[in-house]
Formats: sequence, structure tokens, C-alpha cells
Amino acid sequence: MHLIIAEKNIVAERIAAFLAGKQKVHTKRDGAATEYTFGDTVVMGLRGHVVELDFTKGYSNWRSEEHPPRSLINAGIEKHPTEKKIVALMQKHARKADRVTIATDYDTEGELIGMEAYELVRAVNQKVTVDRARFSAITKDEITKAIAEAQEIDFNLAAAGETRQVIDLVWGASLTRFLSIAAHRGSDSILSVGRVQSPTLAMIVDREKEIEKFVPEKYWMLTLTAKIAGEEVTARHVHGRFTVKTEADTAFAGTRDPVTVKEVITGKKTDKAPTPLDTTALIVGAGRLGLSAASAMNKAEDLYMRGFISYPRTDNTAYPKSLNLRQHLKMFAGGEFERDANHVLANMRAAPTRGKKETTDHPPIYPTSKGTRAEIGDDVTWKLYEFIVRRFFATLSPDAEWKTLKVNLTADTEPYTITGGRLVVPGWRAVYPYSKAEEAILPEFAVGDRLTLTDKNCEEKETQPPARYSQSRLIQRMEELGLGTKSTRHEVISKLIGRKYIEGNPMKPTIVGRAVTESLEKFADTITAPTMTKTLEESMENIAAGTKTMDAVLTESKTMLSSIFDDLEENKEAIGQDLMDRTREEQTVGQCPVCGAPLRIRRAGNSQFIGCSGYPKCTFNTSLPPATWGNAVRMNEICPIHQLNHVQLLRKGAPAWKIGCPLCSHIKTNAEAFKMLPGMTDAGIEKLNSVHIYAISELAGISPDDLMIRLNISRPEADKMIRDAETVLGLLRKRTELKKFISSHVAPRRGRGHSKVSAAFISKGIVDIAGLAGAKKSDVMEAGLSEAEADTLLTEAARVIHIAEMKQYGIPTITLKKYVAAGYEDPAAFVAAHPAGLSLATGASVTTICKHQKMVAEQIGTEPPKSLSKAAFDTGIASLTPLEIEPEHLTALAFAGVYSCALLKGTAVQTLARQTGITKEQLTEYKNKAKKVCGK
DNA sequence: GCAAGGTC
Repeated sequence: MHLIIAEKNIVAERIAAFLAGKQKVHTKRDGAATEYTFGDTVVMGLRGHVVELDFTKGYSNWRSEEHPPRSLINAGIEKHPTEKKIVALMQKHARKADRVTIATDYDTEGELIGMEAYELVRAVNQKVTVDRARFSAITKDEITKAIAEAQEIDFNLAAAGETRQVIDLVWGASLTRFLSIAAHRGSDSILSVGRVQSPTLAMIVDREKEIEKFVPEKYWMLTLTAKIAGEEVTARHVHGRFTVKTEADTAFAGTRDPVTVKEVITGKKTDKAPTPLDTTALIVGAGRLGLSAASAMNKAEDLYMRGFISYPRTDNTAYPKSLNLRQHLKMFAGGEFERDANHVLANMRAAPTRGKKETTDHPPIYPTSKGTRAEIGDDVTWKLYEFIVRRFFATLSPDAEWKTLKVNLTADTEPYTITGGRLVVPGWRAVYPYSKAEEAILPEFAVGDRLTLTDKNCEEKETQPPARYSQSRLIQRMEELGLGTKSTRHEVISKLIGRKYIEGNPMKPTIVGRAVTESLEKFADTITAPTMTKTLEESMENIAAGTKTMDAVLTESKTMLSSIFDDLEENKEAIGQDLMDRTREEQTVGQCPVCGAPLRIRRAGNSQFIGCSGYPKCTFNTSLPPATWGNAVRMNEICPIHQLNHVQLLRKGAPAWKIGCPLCSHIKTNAEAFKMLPGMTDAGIEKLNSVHIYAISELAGISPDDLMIRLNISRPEADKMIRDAETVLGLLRKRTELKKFISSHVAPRRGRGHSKVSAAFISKGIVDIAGLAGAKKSDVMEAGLSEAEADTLLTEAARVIHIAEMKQYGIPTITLKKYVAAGYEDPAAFVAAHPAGLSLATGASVTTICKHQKMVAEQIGTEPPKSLSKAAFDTGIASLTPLEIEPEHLTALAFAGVYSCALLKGTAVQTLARQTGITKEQLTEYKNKAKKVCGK
């Protein structure tokens, strides 16, 4: 049997189709693993790497004394399968195979993935022949040839890839752990470090610093407008920017009639058609359409999986010869792009354009099938598809041609110039509207022509700081510097955002991002420089060429990292302190209005609030919605009234929830509660705020003496105010309870949120659960509940209230739970029930029950039932045992007061049936038995 | 809990 292993499923599927020819291919799918069988051959795809490197056991605990971050440098490393199903399937076939062909992508990483597969195959079959197929395009010819002429695995090349893996893991993990531990960061806010992410972050930080230290300089630009043959034209001074004001002034003063044409230069300019799309160009193009790098790749992946475009992760900018371009243009017949496709077919350039990079693993990105708007679905994906289609058209279209015109003039002695351009051959621009071509059409000029000066202008401008990086610009820079790969660059950006190192669009570093970069630059600048990647690539080339061993490169790298750790460990305290000090700034929103200490965003699990750093001496705090609504972060905007930074909640996939100034919102939310105080006015609230009382709970908790002084009021006034505050606080607490009750018992629906329902209740005068328990059903239904819902809500409310009452009457919680489970939480019903029934139903002893019934009866003012002794109950129940009465029936009888054989005999069937709901036949049977068994 | 690289 011949087993062929591809890097991904989609390639496996195509290989199988090509090789099978006329044979039928059987597809068997099991979760992530799919196999394609024909004749004696099985083709299956991996999912990229199916194993992962990790440190040996014992190194997983970050805070282990024995294995500090530094020890990772020489820690053991193991490979674990990450795709267990795929590995199992591969090994199952490998056991029976007599030939295995590795057909992974034709690049370094593909060779490594191939070697991983090889090792897994060898683990179960030491004898099988393993070879390697290399192909540059997934076409029938290439594939057939590559399998027929299969070669050996290039173990040196794979080792080069593995070296990269080890170095990345060891450097990344050890430095990440070191920084995170030094700065006392929790597991949800680690400070990550890596060969690619750290230099990328450093670029963003560097750019921000350039912007900060940028000093704008003034400069002046001169223009004139003049008329020729009734048409107005604008010319600019040939000097361009004047950086000296007096020079600009002199030139401006010298700009005067006569304005004479000195020279007319006509020319031709070719405007080259764009090159085929690689991943970077795709992200740049998508960026112009308004997509982030990550969403561009997401949508491209979607288009690829649905067969609309070719593989979206590629560095190739030259179409392979095997690609039939004409056929791909004809494919658009009858669709949205038919006209444009026909236009391109009729005007095709001799050979398609080609970019600088040509690789062997995948073709450039091009459309592989015709899609309609409806098929593709969402608008943004369609736009991306259209862009890919049009780019494909453009690469097959002729260059555009411009006719250019340059007119040199003098205004008295000052030289001016006008430039114009006219698109004479639109070429690719006819089908590709993404880069604008501005035409400037000028009137006819001849040397010696005189123009009439109509106006002149000296404009003062300022030099601008360099722009922050957009995502696509950053990805371009990363590619230029060799950072990351086509598949990972956009992920690196997402990672930096996720770690809260950068934010915004265009991107700028956060305080944390900047602090980490600066610490690393000081102590481990190897990892923040793009050169680390360059050096690594050179070493990898040496390993691949066989001129250096993997071990030698690793040893060298470990020595370097070790000396970095010498420095880091010596300065651990300082580094940690510096990071903590600086990141704390990010949590600070200003000064506490009460005591002036820094006011900070604080977090504890899911709850978050703004509190004074002077706690516990100062207890000022304002509440924030829980973190499920988003993480609270400081904004740059500052409240003009309170001088505090605004705060917003950020949640993935949701728009930011702007809280604004925390104190303003605190005052606003508390105003309503303050207004519940008798006689309280807006002015009164302002007065309270001005003496730093912002919440009703603060007013309730203050000492009367303090309040007298602060508000300059009398003792009785202060006492009353505090008492009122306590009452309101109690009311509010009950209201909160009601809200909680509603949210756990009423399912939210459109237009019927929990707050809406509780507001409706409050307007009906239902302000707490007790109120709800006694409310009219019609009132409850008017809040938007159905009749059935109102019924359950009322019953539930009554239950809650009853339970609270029983507790208040002194029933211990554990026993109460038993009563509730049996449905006897209503005090009245509890007292009225027969203790024998209660005992059987709840499992509590009759003695306890009688005691409780007496307690409750006394407090609700009813007669308690006659008490029943434990002895009487026990012997009674024992006398019933031989009758083999069903347990439910026994309980029902006990509730009816029948708990002994004698009582059963002495009560009429008619009465019992009414009281217990047991059928007369059944009761007669029990009674007959009773007559036989007892009382003889 | 860590990297970067595949792929989904």
C-alpha cells in the first residue's frame, strides 16, 4: 500500500484526484482527519504541524524555585502530538504501508512538517520506504512527476527549521516568564517576549518617540494664478519649500507681471500595471477597503475554503507557467465581471506582470472560480473578492500611458512651473479602480505666450511628524525586515493588541508596551532588534547547507541568552519595580476628590471599581459594571470639572462602552437615590457633593458630628438626615433584591429587559419582593408578562417571602430546607398540617415538628394543632408496617391524621378517600388487611 | 500561562 501525506487536506484531495485518473476516489472523513483512497493508494492531509515543542514535565510551574526562568535555557524539550486523530490515522496506515511519500509544501517549514510525519511513521514501521515529493504547483503534471521522481527527505533543511523552533521557544518562554514574574503580573496579563513580536513592538514604540520629539518647522509655498485664453491655471514656484521667511517674502514681492512662457516640455510616461497579489499586497489592498489585517485574512481564508480564490498565504508574485490565464478569464462569462473579463481578453498584454519574489510553494493569489454577490454573501467579503478579481485582470492588462506636459514660466524674474498629465492609454486602469489616477488637463501653451497674473499666494505651512503605522504599513515593514512570515504577520499584530501592548488605528503603544520595550532594549536588546531574525536565518542556511550543525547553533544561542540572564537577574528588582511603577500609571485616573491620593481602576476577579489608593484610610470608591461588560481602561480625555481621566469598558467584538468621567457618572447614578430623601433638592445634592459626600451609603455611614461640621447644620438636623439616609438605603436594598428576583425568574425578551420590568413594577408601587407577593395579577401582567408567567412569579414571590418569614420565626435553616422541599414554607399551611404527615414528608422528627408548629402558631396568632408524642407516632407507624401500604399513600394518610392501624380501622372509607385522594377500592383493601392484622 | 510556525 502506498501512503501519501500532504501538508493540508485540500492538497491531499487534489493529489488524490490527479493520481486516481479514472478510478473512483473513496473519501472517509472522521472529524479533522480525512483520507482519500483509490486502488492501493491512500492520500491524507495533515494540518500543518501535528506536533508541538514543549519543555519536559517539571518546567510547567512558572514560580517553581527549582526551575526559574533561566533554567529553561537548558531544559529538556519534547514533542507532543497536537492533532491526535490525524496522527492516529497516519500511523494506522503507516503500519501496513510499503511506501510512504511525504508531499508537504516545498519550503523549509514544509520540510520540517514532513520530517515530523517521517518520525511518526518510523515509530510504528521501521522498514517502510519513505520518500519525498517536491512540487511547485498543484497541477496534474507536476504532481504526477513529483511522485514518480520522489527524492529523499532533506534532513538538514528540516533541522534548520527545528533549530528555529527551539530557539524561539527557549528565548520566548524564558524571557516572557522572567519579565512577567519580575513585574508580578497575573496569568491574564503576562508580559510576552519573542523574536518577532518584540522587534515589531519596538518599531511602533520608536515611531511614537519620533512623533513625540518632533519639532514642527515652518515653511512657505508660493503659488500664482494666471489666465491664458480665458482659462485660469495655477503655477508653483520652482524653489518649492522656502524655509527662510525673508526669502519667501522677497520671491513673493518679485512675483509680478509680466508672466511669460519660457519652455514647454511634453513627454510620455508609462504607468506600470500592478504585479500579482501575495499575502502582504492582499492585506495592503484590503486595508484600503477598510479591513484590518486579521479580518482580511479571515475573509480570504473563507473565500479560499469555498473555492473562490487560490491559497491566500503566499509570498509568490509570479504566476506559474502552468496556470492557464485565458481560461481563468473566460470563466467569468455570464457573471458580474463578464464585460471587464472580455475587455482584458481582447487587450491582453504579451506576458502577465511579475513581481520580485518567486517562490515554489504556492501561486500568487488569484480567483479560481466565478462567484456572484449572492453566493459570496456578506458585503465586505464580496468587496475583497472583487479586489482580487480586478487585481488579476490588471496583471494581465497593458500598462497605462500618460502624456505629460511641463510648462516653465517666469513672473518677472521669479521662476514658476505648471505640470499636467493626460491618460492616453488607460490599459489596466480601465479595470482596476483602486489607485486613483488624477488627470490635470492644461490649455495649449507656446513659448513666448503672455499670461495675465490674477493672483499670488504665499502659504505658511508646518512640517508634519512621521505618521503612526497603519496595520498594512506595519506588515509591509515587517516583510522588508524579514520579520514573521506571510501566515503569521497579521497574527503578530493581533497578539500585540491582545497583550495590551498597542492600541488604536493607526497603532500606538500603550504604557505597558512602551515599558516592556524599554526594559528589553536596556537589558536584552538582541530580542528587540530585527537582526536576530537575520542572524537566525543565516544560521539556518548554514545548517541546511551542512556547513554547521544544529547543536553548534543552539549552543551559541544559549550562551548568548545566558549572558543576557546574567544582566537581567542582577537587575531583577529594578526591572520589576520600573515596570510596576509605569504600568500603574495606566490604571490611575487622577486624584481622589476626598483625600487627593491617586485614584485607580481596581480589579478583583470579575468585579471592578474605581478606588482611592489611600485605602483603607480613605474609602472613596465608585462602582463600575462587572468585567463581563468589558475591561475598564483609562482614556486620554480628561473631565473639565473633576480633572479625572474618562474611563471606558472594552470587550472583544463589542463597541467600547464609554463611562466618561467616573465621578460625573457616580454623581449622576447617585442623584436618583439622594432624591428619595425627604425634601432633597438638586441644590442639596450639590451641597453634599461639595463636601465630598457622593453616595447615600456614605451619608448613612457618616458620624452626626462630622456631618454637622461639614454642612454647618444642627445636631437634630444631622441626626434626621442620617436616619433618612438609612431608611432610603434599606429601601434601595430591597429594590435590588426585587431586581435580582426578577432577573432570575423572568426570561428577558425583546422590549422586555429586566430593568424595564422592574421600572414598570416600581411605577405600580411594587418596590420589593414582599410587595410583589401581595400584588394584583393584572398589575404584574401590565409589566409585559403573560398570565402564566405572572402566576409563577407571584407564587415564587410568595414562596420567597414565606421562607423569609419562617426564618424570622426561628426555624433553623437545615430543617426549613426540608419543609420547603416538601412544599410547606407557608407558615399558615405549615401550622395547619398534621405533624404525622409532616414528619413522613420531610423526615424531621415529630417532636421537632410539634415544637416548630407551636413557635410559628404563636407568632402568626393561630391555634397550634394538638401535639403528638414521638412514642405514639412511632408505635402507630409500626402498627401499619405489616399492611404494606405504598409510601405515598402512607404519607397522605398521615396528613389526614391516620398514622396507626387503629385509626385506619376507625375511619370511614368515604372520609379517607376525600381527605387523601386514594381510591376507595385501595382504601378498602388496606382496611381489610388492617382488620386481619391488628386489633385482635 | 510562555514563542513562532504551520493550518481551520
